[in-house]
Parts: sequence; structure tokens; C-alpha cells
Amino acid sequence: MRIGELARAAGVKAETIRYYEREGVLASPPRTQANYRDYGPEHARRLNFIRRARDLGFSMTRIRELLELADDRSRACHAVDTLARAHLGEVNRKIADLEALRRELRRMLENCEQGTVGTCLVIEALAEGTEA
Amino acid sequence: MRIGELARAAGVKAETIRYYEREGVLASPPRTQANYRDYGPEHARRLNFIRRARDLGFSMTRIRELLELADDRSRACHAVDTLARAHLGEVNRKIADLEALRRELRRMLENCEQGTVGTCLVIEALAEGTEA
DNA sequence: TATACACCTTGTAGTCGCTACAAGGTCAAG
DNA sequence: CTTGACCTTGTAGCGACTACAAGGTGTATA
Repeated sequence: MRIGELARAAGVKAETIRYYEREGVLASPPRTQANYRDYGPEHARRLNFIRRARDLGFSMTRIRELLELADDRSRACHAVDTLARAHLGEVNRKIADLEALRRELRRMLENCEQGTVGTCLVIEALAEGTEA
Repeated sequence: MRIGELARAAGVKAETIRYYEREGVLASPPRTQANYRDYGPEHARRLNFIRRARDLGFSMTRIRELLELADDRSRACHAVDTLARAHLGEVNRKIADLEALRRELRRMLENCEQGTVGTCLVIEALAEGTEA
């Protein structure tokens, strides 16, 4: 299986696959006579894992850790759970931040909706330090 | 007022201020004899505006637009409102994405909480394509 | 006066996770 | 024999900073 085919199968670009190889999260496959990368099903599985973790927002660093744990079948589960839980915490924080931000944006916009011309209240809200 | 003082006042690093100047969102201040940047209160106000907009998640490009509108006191309000509203839309989308992601992470972790050893269900959830 | 130290200057490179592009090699079909 | 799709490598760009190097300035103290 060549890189383009694998890319289509996984829904990523060929460049991304090469990037994962450079980054050391995807093993270098054997090469054909023409020096083309030649992937097998285990590469596809690995790439799938990486993509799913990325889609869930795990960083490359975290994914490296997850892969290490995943490869050590014996004593993985607890450590994996810890990583995933830490990540969930980060996601929760991000959501909370964005919700606070949304409240503020809405407050700003409510004021502006009253049709005030001339001096724009949104601009003023930005200029003054209305405490984030 | 020198760059360090302004930085402390605004809660950013001096490098960030120089970056804003390079990017053209903060005007180049006059220089002292020693070639130090010499800021006045209007710079502080401008920097405040930028920081507040950044904290609200506006991109530098958006901020450039906001500043242009803010500087044209006459016909700003409607355009500003539109920008802010578009931004609110983006924030809403981000929150929805993160919430979907959180649901998935939680589902993964619930399975793992049952104390399964050996074959970790979190790893399996990542390996299989449990439909994001 | 010397010197130590905090502060300033410029320019360059690194961060993250790709993405884009250039310049060239390979292979099958028409 | 040429076209076109695919592959190769290497390098540079994105956004919003951040870090660092190498050097100049200003002030307080020994």
C-alpha cells in the first residue's frame, strides 16, 4: 500500500503521514524498488490510533506517551487512564474559559443591540478594562 | 514610560509589545536619547484594547480591523457589531466541538473505571474507530 | 572611578501540527 | 514518446508569541 492510498484510507494528506514518520510516531515502512513507502495493515492501524487521539485533542507529546503505553501490553491501563483523565481536565478548563468569554461577548453585544450610534459600546467595552 | 514599565502595567512581556509594534497594531513610540522606546498613556490605552480583544479570542487580523473601525469614530458601530457577532459564532462552534470531544473522553473513561486490567479499554477505544 | 546589575536594543530561531511548494524520479496508459 | 498521476526529498510558511544571543545604557554602590 503506497502513501497516497493510506492517506485516502485514513483521511489525511500524504504529507501528514510523512510528518508522523519524521516525528517518530509512525514507523518507517519498507521501501519498494522505486523507493516508494510500502505500508501494511499495522501501519494503517497505528495511523488510525494517532488520528483518533489527535481528533480528541491529544498533543503529539501525549500521543507519543499513549503509544508507548499501548505498546507495553502488561502494565498500561492505570497510566493510560491518568493521561486521559488529565486531558479531560484540560478540555474542561478550555470549555469553561470559552464559556466565560462567550458571556462577555454576549454582554457586549446586548448593549450594542440597543442601536446606539456614534460612540460604539462594543469598542468602549474593549477599550475600558471591564474586568474579564 | 519605558517598555518594561508598560509591560508590567499591561501584564505582558516586553517582547510581546515589540511584536505588536512590528505587526503594526501598536504605533512606534518616540525614542529617548538612549534609543529606548518612550511610551505615553495613549500607547497604554491602545495596548489595553489589544490585550482585551486577544483575551476575548480575537485574532490579530480581526484586531487590526477592530482598531481601524475604532479609529473612525463616525461610522463604526454596525461593522463592529458584525465582527463581534461573527466572533461569537466561532466561539459557539468551538464550545460545541469541545463538548462533543468531552462526551467522548468521558465515555472512554467510564469504561476504564470498571477496573479492567490487561487489555486497556481506553487504548482500545483509541485503536478502534468508535466513530468520533 | 570601577563595576555590578537591571534594563534596553536588534535580530534570529524556536514553538505546534501540520500545509504548501519546488524540483525531480517512477510508472502505466494512450 | 509523451502525458499524467503518483512518488521522493528538502525547505518555508502559518499565528501569536517566546527565547536567546550579543551588545548598549543608566544608576547605585564600593
